[in-house]
Amino acid sequence: MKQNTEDRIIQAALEALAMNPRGSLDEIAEAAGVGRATLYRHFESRETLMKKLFHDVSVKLDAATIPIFEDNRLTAESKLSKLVNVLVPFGARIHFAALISSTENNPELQQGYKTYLARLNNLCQQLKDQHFVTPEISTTWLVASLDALIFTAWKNIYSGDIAPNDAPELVLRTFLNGVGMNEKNNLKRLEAGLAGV
Amino acid sequence: MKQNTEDRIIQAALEALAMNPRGSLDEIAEAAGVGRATLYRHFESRETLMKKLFHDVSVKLDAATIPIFEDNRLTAESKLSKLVNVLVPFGARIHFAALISSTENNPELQQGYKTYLARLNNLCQQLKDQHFVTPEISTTWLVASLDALIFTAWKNIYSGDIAPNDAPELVLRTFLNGVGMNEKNNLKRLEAGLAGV
DNA sequence: CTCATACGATACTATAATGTATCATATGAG
DNA sequence: CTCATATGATACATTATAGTATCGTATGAG
Repeated sequence: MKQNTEDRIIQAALEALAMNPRGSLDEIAEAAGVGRATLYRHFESRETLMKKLFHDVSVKLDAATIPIFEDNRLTAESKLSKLVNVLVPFGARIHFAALISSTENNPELQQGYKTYLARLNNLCQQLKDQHFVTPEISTTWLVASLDALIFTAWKNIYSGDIAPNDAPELVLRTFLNGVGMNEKNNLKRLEAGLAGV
Repeated sequence: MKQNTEDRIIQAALEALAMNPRGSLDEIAEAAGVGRATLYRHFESRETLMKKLFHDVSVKLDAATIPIFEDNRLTAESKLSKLVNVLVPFGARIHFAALISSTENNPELQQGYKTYLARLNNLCQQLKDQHFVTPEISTTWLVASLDALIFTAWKNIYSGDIAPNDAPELVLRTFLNGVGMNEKNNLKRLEAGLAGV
């Protein structure tokens, strides 16, 4: 079936490129379980495949996140939580977009990812405005670290090191509360300790 | 001067490959500000360059971290703090090692990075044993998320988005305490809130 | 069954990257 | 100054990957 094969190729390409960005079309085809000729039947060039990958990322990302971003009944906090739950499975896609964004200079391609980042940026700003996250930390860092944790979670799911169902909570918890034992006020203790070393 | 040129090439290669893993030797040479011929005078093949890069990563990583890992006067907490301070500037190197580790299947090459990861793993285990970080979270996740935050910090320094001097504290704080406002007990509030949505 | 369609396999060409060889020039040590 | 050495530039050879063309075959719709 046509659509099915294209989807399989797209999915395999995203995963293969996330793991090895130098991957050739041969490797992608093999990962997708199709011949290289078939890959060319669906995507006329590597460039075309890349564009489709971007398009796929944009469309799926929009479909999954816009309903959350734009649901006015939700607080910023629940938006964050829902987003993380939705985004963790997107790991390969987001990573691909971020990776290629930095290497491609076709602005049109980057548009989808850029607007996603802008929405995420906006949400982080809201979290700060509503005193849900500390205002001392730059929004840039909030977005970057959240993004990094989400992708890390996906990688660990992918490699079988953490359970898919555990991942979103792990990301949220690490992002918001950190992994330290809160009672001890780790950071302050640490800074105090360092002064004497 | 010979050594100087090699160092410049190695540094440029690590940074160029971290940003664009598909980068050609042409691009690497240009980034290093040398001709491609000069690059070949110092490294007989791309493969050789890769091996040197790995070697460079291993040696510098060992030199920087072993004194910390093995200093018995330090508590696990101060080891963590010192490590982060030392590792953030290593961003490109660590990322390179992690990236290529997954694509190369030469076990010899990966050795240096593997032992570094093992030491980091060991430290995280100590942090758990000493109740400095929560025991509920798998050591795998601790290592992975710490690694991710360190690399993210480096990227943001590199792109000019955060100040080099701010980065280590930002990583430590995010890792240990998260970015949430602690007083509010974000995560519990969030879980409670979600049940009703 | 019959036929259209998608596919795998394979052999081929084109292109981009890797790798080699050579020459002229800059530069620093003696 | 003189010479050894490192370099840039360039032209060339080799190899890997991208991309094309064509074959026979499986499979599902009618």
